[in-house]
Amino acid sequence: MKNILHIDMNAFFASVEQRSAPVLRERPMAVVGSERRGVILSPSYEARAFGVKTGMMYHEARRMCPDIVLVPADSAKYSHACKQLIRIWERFTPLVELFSIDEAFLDVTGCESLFGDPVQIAVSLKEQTWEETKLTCSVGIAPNKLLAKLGSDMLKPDGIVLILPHDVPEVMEDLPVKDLCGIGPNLTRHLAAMGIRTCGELGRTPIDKLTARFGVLGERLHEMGLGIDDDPVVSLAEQDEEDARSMGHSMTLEQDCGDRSLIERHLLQLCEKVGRRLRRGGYAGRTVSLTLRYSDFHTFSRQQRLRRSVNHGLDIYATAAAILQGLTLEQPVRLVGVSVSGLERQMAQVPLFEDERKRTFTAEAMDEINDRYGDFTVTWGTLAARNQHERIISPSWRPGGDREY
DNA sequence: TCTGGGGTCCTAGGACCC
DNA sequence: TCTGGGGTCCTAGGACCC
Repeated sequence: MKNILHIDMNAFFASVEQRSAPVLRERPMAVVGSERRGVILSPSYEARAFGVKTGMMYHEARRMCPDIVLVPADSAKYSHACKQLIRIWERFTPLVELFSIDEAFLDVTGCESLFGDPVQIAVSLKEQTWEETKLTCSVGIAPNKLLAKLGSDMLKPDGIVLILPHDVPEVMEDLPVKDLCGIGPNLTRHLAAMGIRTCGELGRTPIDKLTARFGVLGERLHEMGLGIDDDPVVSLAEQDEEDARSMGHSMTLEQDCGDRSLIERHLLQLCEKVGRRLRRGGYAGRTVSLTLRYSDFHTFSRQQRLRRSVNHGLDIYATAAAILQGLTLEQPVRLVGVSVSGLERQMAQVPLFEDERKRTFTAEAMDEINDRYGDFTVTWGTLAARNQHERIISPSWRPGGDREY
């Protein structure tokens, strides 16, 4: 039997902001994505008391809580805080799996002789987290990840919930299926149509019936209903070795836009960001996907598989822009996205041909500068022409090649 | 002041080959 | 004298998570 902890940081982005700015403390506030359009990413507990929730639109939040303070997200701040937390978690076990920037699974099986039973571990972990970061978290303790995650959700904020194996049937019996991680609104609806509302009912439904309706997922659903989950905790070291499947960026435009040249400029900017991340991770990929979202929120994608892998912004852009040119825009565009999949690890090697070599080194030099001074300190001529990135230090800089963009 | 941005996995269907 | 079936690759889209 395993002992798995699920740590869920409470209102993470909001708490980090409150920690760094005393004026925000004990006030209803929320972290938001962009200034103009978007949704609430993380409301503080003071704001939640007014009914403000993640995903809510600004005007809705303002209506519920007129005094709410909206703070733009600062991802560097949150990833720094996340690294700080990882260091604390790793004191208890090397088996730490990062589930998202503010959640982790810890396998503490066999750590009892060093740190006490799982509840004692959760208590010391929470104490050390508070002392060193002034952040609180909820902890679920259970024999597997599914139940640990369920537990951390049951007592927020700042709770500890222990689910013992012999309690599982009772916990699951009346639990709504939607409370399980992996069962979203759609599955909930389909299950309800079959007369299945609780995990107890799900666990008693024959596998055949579930498989007939949901395919391979049926077996997994049956197990979930019973609280069974064999998925192991994958340590950070192992996660690093695992290859990413895709990397992409997207952005909602400040205003819906029907102007192709403007869309292309945003696209180039996104391709540069994707290329930079690919190179930093040592990846290149063979499939380029373009995603568009129209004014009415209809979202679709078109992709193209290439003969060779790419990881340079301009190569990604050449493909994405060609896809865009082949499309008829039926409505103004709300969101533009690009992603590269079919990833493979790149061997570090010096390219054979002079012009290719020049491009690789140029890109590396740009990466270094941008890593040090922030995104788009140095960028391609077309982007600089937009004249909206204040910190561009070399607006006339252009790649060595003779390609026109 | 209509609805963010980053991912993963799965499925269905067409093209193509043997 | 008219059309089976398996396998692979590729694209599009949907469901789910945070």
